[in-house]
Amino acid sequence: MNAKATMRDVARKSGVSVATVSRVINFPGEVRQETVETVNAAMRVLNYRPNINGRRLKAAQSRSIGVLVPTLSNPVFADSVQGIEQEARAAGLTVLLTASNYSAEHEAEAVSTLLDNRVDGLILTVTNADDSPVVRMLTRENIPFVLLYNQPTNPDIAAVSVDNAQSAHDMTCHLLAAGHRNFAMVAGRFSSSDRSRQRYEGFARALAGAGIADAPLIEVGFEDTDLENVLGGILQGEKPVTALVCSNDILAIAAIGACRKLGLRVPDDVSVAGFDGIAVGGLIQPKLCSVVQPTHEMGRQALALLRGLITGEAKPRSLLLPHYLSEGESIGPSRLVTSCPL
Amino acid sequence: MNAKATMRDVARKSGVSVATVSRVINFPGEVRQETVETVNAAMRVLNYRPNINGRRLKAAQSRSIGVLVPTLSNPVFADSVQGIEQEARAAGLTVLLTASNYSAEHEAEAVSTLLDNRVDGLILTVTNADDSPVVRMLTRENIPFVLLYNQPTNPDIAAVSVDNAQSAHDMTCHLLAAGHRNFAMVAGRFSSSDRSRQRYEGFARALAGAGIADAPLIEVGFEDTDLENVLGGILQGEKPVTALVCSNDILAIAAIGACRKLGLRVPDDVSVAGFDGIAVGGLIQPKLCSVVQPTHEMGRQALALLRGLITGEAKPRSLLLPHYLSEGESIGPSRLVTSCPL
DNA sequence: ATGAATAAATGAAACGTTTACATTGCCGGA
DNA sequence: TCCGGCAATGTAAACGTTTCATTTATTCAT
Repeated sequence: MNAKATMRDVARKSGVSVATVSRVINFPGEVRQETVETVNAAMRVLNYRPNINGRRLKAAQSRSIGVLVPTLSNPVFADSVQGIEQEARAAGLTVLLTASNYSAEHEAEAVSTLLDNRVDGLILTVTNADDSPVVRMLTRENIPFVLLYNQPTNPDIAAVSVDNAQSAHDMTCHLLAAGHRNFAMVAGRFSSSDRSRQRYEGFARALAGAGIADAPLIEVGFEDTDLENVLGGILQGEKPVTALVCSNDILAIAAIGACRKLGLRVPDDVSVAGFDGIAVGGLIQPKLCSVVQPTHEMGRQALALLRGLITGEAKPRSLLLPHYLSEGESIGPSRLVTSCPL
Repeated sequence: MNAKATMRDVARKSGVSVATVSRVINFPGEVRQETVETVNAAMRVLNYRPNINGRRLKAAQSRSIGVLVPTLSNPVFADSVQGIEQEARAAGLTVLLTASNYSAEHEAEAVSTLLDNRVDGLILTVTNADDSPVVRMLTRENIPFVLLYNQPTNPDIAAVSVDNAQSAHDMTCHLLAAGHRNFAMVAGRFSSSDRSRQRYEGFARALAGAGIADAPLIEVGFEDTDLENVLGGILQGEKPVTALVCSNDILAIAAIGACRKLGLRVPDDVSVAGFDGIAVGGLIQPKLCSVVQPTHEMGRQALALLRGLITGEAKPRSLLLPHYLSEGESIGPSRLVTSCPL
């Protein structure tokens, strides 16, 4: 008995045609003031709610967008989704959300579902932007989309990210400047994250520039938070690593925990750097030194760009947003440099 | 030229009627095998994708659900949304996501938008389940919904949560058993979160049971992470608080940071307890002792219940899921009890 | 051979909108 | 008085499905 009032009912009740009711809803200016009021009254008493499916069927536009992220468990994604959602709400767009769990296979399925829902466009983070069936498919079918966090090589693909390699390079230089010479990188699986790989490249390039060649790379799964075993080897050998660069903050926080369990102090014995700039990084002890990405803003910008693509007012382009290094206490001078009292 | 193939086109191409095409899609069993194949072939070459809006218009069912949480910035919500999404995906449901930023006003708007989208049901966390215009409206209009995290007094409202008061009671007893007598609670604004209030009640009840009456309550905003000033007073007076119970983990982590800045060690000088059991709590130093909620599972159960309500197979009911105290190092014996070497 | 029963496919009417086009009534200018 | 023009409203045809009631083709018992 509820929620079933249709435009016909409203029309009948207010003694006008459905066309007029439609006009009252969409172009109230074209209808006599008095009629507008009558119709509005009728809508109110009937508790009328336009059926968006009828509307969408006719309009061939859904005013909704799809969002695909690897996971919501990492705040870096949750935050930008928050940004997207806020901006979308303000623009009267509905957000359809899905997660891929870092799986390329799930990605394809998820996007397919989103397209079944006839979203007007997509914002997504894929495992590998430069070789993605999903990206190819969307391009081929001419569906507006914006990559988020991914930094594709092809400049004609719309994307919003920071410069991953450059920022990792910056962070590594920062550590070099602090006197560190023995590095290692803890990175999320390259096969699951092109960002991780790009950050490693920046890291390696910075080290190469300083004449350091043999920094170990430790790839871990994204669900891996027990780093004690995996880090023991490199932190305690005869030439122990003093600077640990991590490809994201979650890993960095886990790494700090692992160091502690191994009896090492951070940053006195080993410095740890993160990536992302998630909020908890600033709350923990020691405060995490990280490459900060403007997550919220990235979400907003991605949505703004997507809107442009949808209306046709914008062309696809790659947006690199500025990053910066947070002041954190997880990085200190290398003990190999400072501790020479022997 | 793309994505525009309609059922008509498929029908024409394969030399059958639209009705047959429709059956091939929905009830392939009722169609001759050979025809099925012809039609499927046609769909493939035309790159046909059923128009969900046409379908929804006819079916008066959207196979989508709305999700409303206060924010995605708190992992406790992000995690359960993750759980909901996963389960929804498995059930072939689409998730429409919105956030209220802890504002009752936004809640109403957001739900209205969700209803405009004709979702089949809703999962939501409201500021105050016992006095919510949104809850009343949904009940009145007979729209299937499940509260998540909220623990309403009325048992006829579908909800999935832990027992907030009881769990806070448990945690407080745990601290009492450790010898603590000087308590304070740091809680999110009651006006923004009924959970916060319920947890305070459990806290206060436990203290009353132990004959302690004067524990200060410190209400803070949910965006507030700088607790140094606000905690200075109670932690450093002549009768300093030794046990700090926080209404969520984010606050607890911030509180630990504040204690440190004030020169206090956790847990040696002051014990800090959290609520929620978010993942980072286990990664930081000291490991956070917290009331763990099964966030992911709560999301899944909420969805399961909602599905029941939608199909009519289930009646609304309040589900209390089990909580437990995590083993954390942020809680120690009261120094007022143990440090009596004088 | 005939007709009844069954299987396979079709035709056409919804579903609730939007919108191009047609109609009505009214006004002012000639 | 008549007519062109404008404002306000109405009519009806889409939009792409699903589905009920039919039709057509096939099989089988008699």
